[in-house]
Amino acid sequence: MGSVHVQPKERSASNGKRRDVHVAAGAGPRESGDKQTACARVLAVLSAFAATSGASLSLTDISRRAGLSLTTTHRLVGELTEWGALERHDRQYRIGIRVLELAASSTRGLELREIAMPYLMDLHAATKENVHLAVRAGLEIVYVERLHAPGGVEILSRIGGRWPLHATGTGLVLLAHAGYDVQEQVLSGPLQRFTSKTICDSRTLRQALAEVKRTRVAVTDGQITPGAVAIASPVHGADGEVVSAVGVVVPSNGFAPRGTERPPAGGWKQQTIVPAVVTTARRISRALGARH
Amino acid sequence: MGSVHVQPKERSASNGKRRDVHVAAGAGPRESGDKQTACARVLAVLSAFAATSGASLSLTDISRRAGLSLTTTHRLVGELTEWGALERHDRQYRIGIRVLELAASSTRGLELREIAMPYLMDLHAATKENVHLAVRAGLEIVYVERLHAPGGVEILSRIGGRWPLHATGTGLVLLAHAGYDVQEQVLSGPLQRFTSKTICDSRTLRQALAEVKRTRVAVTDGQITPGAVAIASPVHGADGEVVSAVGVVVPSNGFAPRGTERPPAGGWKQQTIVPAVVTTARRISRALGARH
DNA sequence: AATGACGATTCCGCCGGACGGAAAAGCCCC
DNA sequence: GGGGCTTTTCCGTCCGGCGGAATCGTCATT
Repeated sequence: MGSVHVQPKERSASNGKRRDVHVAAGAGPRESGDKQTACARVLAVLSAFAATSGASLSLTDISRRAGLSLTTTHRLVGELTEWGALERHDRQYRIGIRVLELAASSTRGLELREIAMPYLMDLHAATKENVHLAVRAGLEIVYVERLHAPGGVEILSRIGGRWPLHATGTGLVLLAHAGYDVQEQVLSGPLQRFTSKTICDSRTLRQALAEVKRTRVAVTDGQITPGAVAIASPVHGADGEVVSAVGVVVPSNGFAPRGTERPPAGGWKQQTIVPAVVTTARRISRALGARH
Repeated sequence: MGSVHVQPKERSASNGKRRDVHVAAGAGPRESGDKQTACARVLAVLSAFAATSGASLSLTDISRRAGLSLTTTHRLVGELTEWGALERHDRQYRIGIRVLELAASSTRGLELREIAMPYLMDLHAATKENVHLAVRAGLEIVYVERLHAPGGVEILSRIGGRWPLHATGTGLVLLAHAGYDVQEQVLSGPLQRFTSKTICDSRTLRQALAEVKRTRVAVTDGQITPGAVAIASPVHGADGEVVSAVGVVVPSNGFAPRGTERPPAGGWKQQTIVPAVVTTARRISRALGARH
């Protein structure tokens, strides 16, 4: 980095050779709470990869994104690579498969996925639509599994991807069964709008949540993608708590994407998909040990 | 530092208690390469979870497994939990879903899986057998995906799980297409035996590898589990390199587990499954951008 | 070939944060 | 209530992490 180079940003202003100045940088895209602890630096390196999907960064890229000096980055990346958290190809670094190994022992992640998979595949085979399995992480959902339907709508979802609770089918389900404090946090905060149909009013959202909790199924229309209907249902763990949600996303015209039969009265999705989703959720719950 | 502070000699001499004493101790259960760097300690904490599948540890458990003092563990676990790498429930810690988020941007991990998934599901639907997608990590394979067949054999495999190259179908494929040095390392090292049929002779293994490379398919019998035949084929990336392997495991009697038709002459698996696996591998290669 | 720009790597001295021990605070079971 | 165990906090020491600067390697331009 430029020794004499004058950075346009105020960053180098003082050049007080404190070893902490590097943090501020440009108010990084996400991580703002860097406490300059050694552990935080390691995590900052990993965060550099989480930020992007493209996931192939040079050492300098990592250094910039993590807000660390090149020297520090060099050393940390070296250690992480040796351990297997990163992989090096030429001059590009990527997340290593050892991370997958770790993720595999995540109870709410791949372990849950493992158990749910057969039922998700059945649901996918029956509907030919995008099938989702999601858990809640704070005020967002995280997709644990997604079975993609070639002709279906919305390829926005992605394993490990995060979305707001109020705008997704699975999110509504998880929010409806979440604790009071979680609901209040979402209801009191700003509700991001994606389409004209997105529920951004706390009153409406509150009603929707009550309805979802009562009927044990969420059916929403065009909350994120116009013309896409989301249908979701809760999955219970062994202790009865809602641990996850299963959902599908179908075109709102009610037809299956790969033209099958014509929809019956009331719409194909209403007649078939809703019960299918509910049944799938129940089967997974049972497989998890829920007494039902 | 106490520049002016004059340390009484005997003091520093007597207590030679360098802060590293804890490491060596009793030749820790696993990790021996701890270099007592801060980064290594963070990774040691994570390794504590990778060691077990059960994946639910108390603070003291983590401390023991990682070979760190309780104080250090307490602080690191706190930071990791705040970041999302760990999740706390009551007094038990688990791997957090943020790790899944990281793993999702692993090119050789979930990204590969994402692309391959439709073809794997087709193969699974056609064969009703255990379907595997694996990559090579050093001298082992790591399963990136596994579609489980309820009636099938071998539930030993597991996403993120590791197995030797010489004893698995996908491993043979990956080894056959690996570099010379990798092959020599395996051939010169001890070859772990699982069954009486496991190839543990370097001569035989060398021949098998040549055959696999020539035919572009591996068919092995009872290498790990008696009565289980593994069939695997290589997947090529955009640059033509072998990046992965697809495989299925079927009972050696040649019947599909869920009694379908009787096997044709030569065995059902030979007639149907081998071409199916090869075709699947080719389709995935094409989806990855292999010109072929 | 010389030059310049950029990234990766190594070296080095300083110092502040990480470390372990000790003690306190919970927690549970007998 | 006491004893054993785990978790949490406090604190002084000190050593390993830190950034800067220098070096090496690799391209692209002239």
